[in-house]
Amino acid sequence: MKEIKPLTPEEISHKLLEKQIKPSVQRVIVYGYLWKNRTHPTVDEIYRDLVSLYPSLSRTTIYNTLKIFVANKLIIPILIEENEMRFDVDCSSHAHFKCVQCQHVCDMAIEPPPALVEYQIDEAHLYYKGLCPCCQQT
Amino acid sequence: MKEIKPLTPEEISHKLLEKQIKPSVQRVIVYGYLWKNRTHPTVDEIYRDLVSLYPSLSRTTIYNTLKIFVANKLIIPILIEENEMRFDVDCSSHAHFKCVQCQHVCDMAIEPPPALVEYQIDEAHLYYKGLCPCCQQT
DNA sequence: CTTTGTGCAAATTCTTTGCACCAAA
DNA sequence: TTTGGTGCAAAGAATTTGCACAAAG
Repeated sequence: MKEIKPLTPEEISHKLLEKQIKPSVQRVIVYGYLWKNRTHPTVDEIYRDLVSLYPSLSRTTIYNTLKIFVANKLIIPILIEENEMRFDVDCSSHAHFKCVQCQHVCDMAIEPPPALVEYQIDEAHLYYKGLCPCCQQT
Repeated sequence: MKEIKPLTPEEISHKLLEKQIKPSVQRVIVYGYLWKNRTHPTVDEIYRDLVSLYPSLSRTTIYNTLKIFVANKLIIPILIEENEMRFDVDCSSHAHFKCVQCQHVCDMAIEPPPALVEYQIDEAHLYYKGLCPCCQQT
């Protein structure tokens, strides 16, 4: 797992302001969480982890915040499993893999191939499911 | 749009029996519907279209049937949009595109690239979103 | 008979909405 | 003040579950 340099609240505020998003306390907290936790968490995981640190935080705010971040392309929504939206702070072009055994979702350095030229593409998502190297040793 | 030869109930029954699925009336109807309607319908579209022909049909049966078909790889689930599971009777390796304007989902003849060799891949899904050729003329 | 499938209604889960309150400019 | 953000509770939508009845062998 590659080391990620944590961002200061000021650095996060700057990132949000670049996208015309007002850097409220809650938004900075959520972005900082996603920056540190590259495990592609679900809404519920984000909420449960953060509400233990900031008890007044509400699910609604998490939903609102994630929606704004996605709309402004600060994060990418990952829809690899039904009823389980996940989020990735890494917006570079890459694929996602979910292990059917350990359930982990990981990044994979593979770019989606170009689409047919007559289509104007805004987003491309490439998902794999199967067994990760660890879970193959059974 | 390419012409699809309709299947007889006997042909459908044979396909189901190959996968050890008992060909009940409802299952044959659902498979026949998906065979003919290559528009990647949602559960609700399938239900609404079929219940008008077979009024006693229930949503539960649609859910049960689709789940069995997916588990036996008779159809592919398409999760290109949140809260909107769609189904494709064409199980060959190809991509899906959803137009953000007209909302249609169409097939695209592009294969997902091979994943990293140390992963054992069971499924690969390649999704694009953007504007289809028709909707670009605005 | 016995097993399996179907269909209704209720329950569950995830997400959105309405609204009052709060905070910052 | 005025605008926009937050958080609660209720509403909404999609799917699953429990259970009784029906169908097929």
